[in-house]
Amino acid sequence: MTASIENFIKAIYKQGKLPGADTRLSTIAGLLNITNAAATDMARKLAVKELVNYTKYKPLTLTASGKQLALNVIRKHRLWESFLYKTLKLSLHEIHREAEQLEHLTSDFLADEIDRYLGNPATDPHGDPIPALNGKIESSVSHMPLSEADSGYMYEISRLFSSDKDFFDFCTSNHIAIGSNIWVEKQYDSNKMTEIKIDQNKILLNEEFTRIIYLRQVD
Amino acid sequence: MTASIENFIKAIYKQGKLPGADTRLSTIAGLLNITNAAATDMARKLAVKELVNYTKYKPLTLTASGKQLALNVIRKHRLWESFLYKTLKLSLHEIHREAEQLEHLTSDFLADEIDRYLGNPATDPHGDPIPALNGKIESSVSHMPLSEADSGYMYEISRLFSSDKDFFDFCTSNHIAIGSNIWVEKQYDSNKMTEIKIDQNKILLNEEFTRIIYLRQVD
DNA sequence: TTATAAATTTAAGTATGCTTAATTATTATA
DNA sequence: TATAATAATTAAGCATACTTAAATTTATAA
Repeated sequence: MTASIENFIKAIYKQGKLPGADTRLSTIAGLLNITNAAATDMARKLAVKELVNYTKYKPLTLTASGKQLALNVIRKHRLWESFLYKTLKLSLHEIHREAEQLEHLTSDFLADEIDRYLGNPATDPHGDPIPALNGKIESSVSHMPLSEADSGYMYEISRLFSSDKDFFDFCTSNHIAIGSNIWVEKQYDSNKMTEIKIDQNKILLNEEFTRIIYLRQVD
Repeated sequence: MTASIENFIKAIYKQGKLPGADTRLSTIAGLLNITNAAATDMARKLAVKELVNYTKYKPLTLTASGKQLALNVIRKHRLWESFLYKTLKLSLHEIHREAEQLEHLTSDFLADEIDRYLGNPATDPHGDPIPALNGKIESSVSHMPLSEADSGYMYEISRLFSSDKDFFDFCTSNHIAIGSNIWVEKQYDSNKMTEIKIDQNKILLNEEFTRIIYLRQVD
């Protein structure tokens, strides 16, 4: 499997998991920065390999083995993130950027060794679940996006679901990190903003951020 | 730079360092398992990029920037070997195999971070010198291949210059490792074999091995 | 429902990195 | 020094992963 194929499959998988679940060809092409024509080519090629279900003009979906491949690549990505975070103490943005490359040239053997070294972690430093070898992935039942949290409660940050440098920079400078406690002050229904208190500071977050910060209820 | 280009440049560099220094096109092609035709193509292409000096029918040599590129890839390779050896405790063969892949997708940033983590090591676990960022590489003046060692002296093993699994398996089962002390019992000039004593065991080595085991004299 | 906009596909073309087969140049040797 | 063996090159072709441009299909909205 080439990096192009792995990224194509991964994009379909990730997109399919999102609320909107928009896996139209042009959306995938857009994510990968290739033309629709190139995406059509790739979709047809991967249909032959039985990794993608492809029907002309229809959204793309993965076959069972396509999904398995996606999970394997995501597993390697998140293991690398965890490994580089623990050993080299790189930032959340840096580990993502490097793992994005390394995931494609990592043998199953090496992934297992990293997994063993880390003690089979359930999540990576962003709080994203690490798929197991058999493709099982924790669904993390008990957490929700900040946008859906109730005001007047204390929560623990359990996931920062992003790969955007600006977002991570914002998190760093505002002490928003996995494991930190935050108080949800108020949900503004009209403009979808959320007011939180963290380390005595009040912060007003817009929906773009409250939908990618995940929380677990405390006590 | 693609992996193909990096491996091509690396092969010329490594071959040029060897005693025979045979950098003929067919030799490079053979090392990379590609046809002479493919190597000719690549040589011409890299000449345009000013990485390789290419004159028809002449041995291949590297330009200054070609050499710089080779050293950068070798640096990444040896840093990865050192890193995986230290953290994951992989074998000499395993670290080579994995580094062979990872070297091509490693940013300069990540290489520096690994270097920093390891404390700027001078050599990798095989005893091979790690090129510095500026391309400087330790020439390790004070060591020599076992084939050239004098009998009747004690030496310390300083380098195992190979990437062959069988060789490393042999080393492991005979306690031949970097830092071990060996006694050179006798050099057989006729058949180029060498008799050594290590951990009370006498071993007779043929030239294939004595030319890749390097030694440093002990007091 | 029909025009129009948006999405998708098809067709033709490009660069990379290979292949095989045929040709040409170099080298070694008798 | 001619010749045979070896090495290298050229030519033609292939798969991958893209591109642009044109044609077609599907969705949307008047």
